[in-house]
Amino acid sequence: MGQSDTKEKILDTAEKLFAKKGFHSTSLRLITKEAGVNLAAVNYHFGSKESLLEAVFERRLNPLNSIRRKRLKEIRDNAGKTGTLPSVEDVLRAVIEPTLKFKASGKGAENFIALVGRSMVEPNETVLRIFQNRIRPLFLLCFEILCEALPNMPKETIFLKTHFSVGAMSHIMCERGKMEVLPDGINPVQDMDNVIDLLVRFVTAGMESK
Amino acid sequence: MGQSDTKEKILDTAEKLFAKKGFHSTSLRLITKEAGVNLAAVNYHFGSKESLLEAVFERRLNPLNSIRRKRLKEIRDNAGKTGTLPSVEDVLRAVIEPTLKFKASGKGAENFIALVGRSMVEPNETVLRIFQNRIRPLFLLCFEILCEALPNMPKETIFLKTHFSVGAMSHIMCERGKMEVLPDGINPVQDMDNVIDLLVRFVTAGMESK
DNA sequence: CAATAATTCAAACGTATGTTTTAATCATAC
DNA sequence: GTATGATTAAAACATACGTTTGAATTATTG
Repeated sequence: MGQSDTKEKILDTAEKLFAKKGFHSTSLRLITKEAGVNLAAVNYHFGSKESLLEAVFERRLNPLNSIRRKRLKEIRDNAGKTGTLPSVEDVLRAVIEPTLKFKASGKGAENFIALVGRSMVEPNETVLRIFQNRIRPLFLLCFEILCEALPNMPKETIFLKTHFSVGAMSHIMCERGKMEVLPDGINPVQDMDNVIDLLVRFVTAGMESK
Repeated sequence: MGQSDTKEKILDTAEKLFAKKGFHSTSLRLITKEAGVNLAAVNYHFGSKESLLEAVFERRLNPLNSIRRKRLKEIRDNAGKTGTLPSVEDVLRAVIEPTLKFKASGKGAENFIALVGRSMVEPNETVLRIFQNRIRPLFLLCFEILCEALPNMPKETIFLKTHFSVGAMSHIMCERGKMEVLPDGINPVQDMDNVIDLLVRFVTAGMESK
């Protein structure tokens, strides 16, 4: 262990529990017990519970946002070079695909995606502020390019529809799309590529609808 | 006051605060203080904080669910009588319209709709269980009729898309679609009828998409 | 090896929570 | 008007929380 794996153990466990139970309902005692570290370690390494949450976001959201921003800018640049409008589907896929594929990117990433989905509708002001500060720039960039892709649609309409899309995506991200049982032998398990394609086509059709 | 308006005052205040801050983050002391009643009144009238939440749901969700169920059944009956397929847009509108119009139905209803939207993605197991027990039958009914409306689409696909639609609707219901500021003079305030129409057309286009 | 810094640990602190208790107050019926 | 039941009130209860403390331990450095 280079320095100490205590910080990593705390981050992994906090990520999992915040995603599963929410920020407020997850105590530091539960996190540290499950991580096998001392209670005081959180305040020693991170300063506070709030700062721990920030660190959880920081660790994964920075790389993920880089990918999404890069793909969005590529689309915009490409449209600029060819003198064509960006494709609505390309824009939406540039956000959705890396986000949902991130789930399969490594241990714990799945927990993180659920946490992000949950944070999008989080009532707690602390969580909301921390999260929105890190996500708003990307949301606005996406919104701007959608406006370029749909020059004849009122921006207020595009704004609302972007939020519809965010809602659809975040709902799937939290995996609350279960509602437990399904009747007559429906198998809700679908591979992620299928879910991604369905979601992209769903929000694209919605975004382009009259 | 026929019996006592203490119960009503508690219900109104709890509804507002649960919607704004979440279940776990809202203390009985805050509720009772803001309602102007004694702390012990909650446990006297409702038994526990959990039962208070159930009562908050009970009071408004029963009438709302009746309306939505009635409209859904009318659509199914009508299709049966005329020998035609139900219209996807009609089905989705039957759920969305009463829900969002409910906001303007009376004082406090707005808070309730935000609470419902939030509860759909609530991490807390208590809240989730209480809420899902009251909403699942309607979800399944809606899903069934959508399957009738789209006989050639795989049910797994319809199931996923129904959840996309729930996500889009709940995200708007929580009014988290703000993200605070918007650039270059976008006015996010739109009248509810406009939002309803946009959302219905959005999810209809998504639901019918290939 | 000695000394200094970083980390871990058990314990306690202060505060906030949901709930319960017990007495006081109010409304109602005889 | 008095007795009975429903409601309110203040206080205390037990528990859980985030945080802090100070000593013990471990790692690093000269």
